[in-house]
Amino acid sequence: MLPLQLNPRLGIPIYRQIMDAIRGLIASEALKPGERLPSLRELATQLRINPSSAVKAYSELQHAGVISLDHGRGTFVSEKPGLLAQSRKKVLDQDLRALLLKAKNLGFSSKEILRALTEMEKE
Amino acid sequence: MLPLQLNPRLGIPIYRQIMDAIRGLIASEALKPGERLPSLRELATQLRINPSSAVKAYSELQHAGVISLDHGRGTFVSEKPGLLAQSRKKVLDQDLRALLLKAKNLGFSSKEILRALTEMEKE
Amino acid sequence: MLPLQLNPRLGIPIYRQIMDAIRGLIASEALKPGERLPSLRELATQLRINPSSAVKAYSELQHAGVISLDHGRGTFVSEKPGLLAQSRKKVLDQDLRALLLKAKNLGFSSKEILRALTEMEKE
Amino acid sequence: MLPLQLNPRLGIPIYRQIMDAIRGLIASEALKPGERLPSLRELATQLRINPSSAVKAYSELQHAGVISLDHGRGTFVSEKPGLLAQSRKKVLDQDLRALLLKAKNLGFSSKEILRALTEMEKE
DNA sequence: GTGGTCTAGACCACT
DNA sequence: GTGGTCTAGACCACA
Repeated sequence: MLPLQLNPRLGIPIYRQIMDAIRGLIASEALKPGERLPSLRELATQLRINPSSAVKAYSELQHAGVISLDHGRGTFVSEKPGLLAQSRKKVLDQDLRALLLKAKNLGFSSKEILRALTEMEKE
Repeated sequence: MLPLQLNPRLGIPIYRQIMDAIRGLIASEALKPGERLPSLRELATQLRINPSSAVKAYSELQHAGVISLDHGRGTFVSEKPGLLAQSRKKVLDQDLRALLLKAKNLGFSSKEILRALTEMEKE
Repeated sequence: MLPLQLNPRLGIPIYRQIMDAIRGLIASEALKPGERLPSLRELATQLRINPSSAVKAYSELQHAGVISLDHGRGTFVSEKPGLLAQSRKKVLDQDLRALLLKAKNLGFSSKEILRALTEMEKE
Repeated sequence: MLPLQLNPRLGIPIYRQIMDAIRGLIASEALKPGERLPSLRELATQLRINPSSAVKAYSELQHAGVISLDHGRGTFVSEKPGLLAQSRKKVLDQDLRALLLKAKNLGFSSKEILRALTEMEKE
């Protein structure tokens, strides 16, 4: 059973939250290359989500090369940890860039953004 | 003519990009309380968008208390700068919160996030 | 100079507020049959409103038979006080009916409406 | 299927009629907290209106905290009945205030208004 | 001229 | 299936 918590209210799509968490678990080596992931049905039941969301999450992770779906056998962590590190950083950078752009459109200075972020982490 | 550019590729709804930009212009005092904004038709023409999208952007800003729509007269920056500060901070905080959650799901530590952010700003 | 106050914020169109007030002034005999009303230009200047609003108000009152516009001479209170009493009551009744309908759609009982109204008048 | 009828002649926007009716249904407990509302398409089909009008009605109710729209899942009555009571009262009060102002401009006394209202309800 | 509402319909994102 | 965004355009109400 994956240590995976979802927050349906935050406006982040369920399937993305799953993707992020699985990437995180692999990065922290809670999930290791070659290890088997829960079946789509298990995942959906465990998280009480719509199976389609599980399907979408796995499918996107597969496209990103993070996991591989073996029809009839199961789902496994991909053997390419290097790729993962790259993709994980890419995801973060892309999000950061989007945030910065938006914050600057809103008229916030770099300092203000940093300050807000550090304060938020104290909570 | 408002200094306002849209980026249709970013996946951010047009009306939100407009909202952010206007909030930013007010925050930077390029638009001052009581000042008149472009009419819905002007805005739509200028940005080459459908009038409905302009309506949506203005209407949401009105809900947020940032501007006021006067039927038959025009659209004006609200006289209450406090409300703007509030709504602007809310937007930033919400985005930051979403980013933090995602980053932590991805297994990034607070330090890593801050470092990535500060490096990105040097560019 | 007419004792006439407008409230542009209440959501009631300016021209209607003018219409109501003039009907009221006639009903209370502050304006008498045959008496001359301010010119459109005077009215607009005095109330600091757009001339179109004044035009619209007078024009609607003329259609209702309350006043008469004599081209080149001026605007005068109509000679038919009976008609006024009727139209005045009609306007109120129509508004009351609309209010009742809406309030009942909202699920308010007659008692609740009456109570809210009496409380509001104490203010 | 919601017991919901529209009156296109009344001059009240369709989306507001929908809002009022839904607030009323919740207030009368015909709709309970957490209960699912018809989908936007269902509502539009049922009332023979354009989907956009349905979207507007639901979206405004969401802003008022009365319902919540869950992307991909459906629309649900908000769990916070307090907010409904608040928003419902606000709507009534605003309408009453407008009516009172108008009636007083027309020269009606409080007594006259109350009398007209009570008589109308006897019908 | 201004804002406000509405239709008819498309396409996208999420579950 | 669900909600969310957008286009193209019409018509109305208000100043």
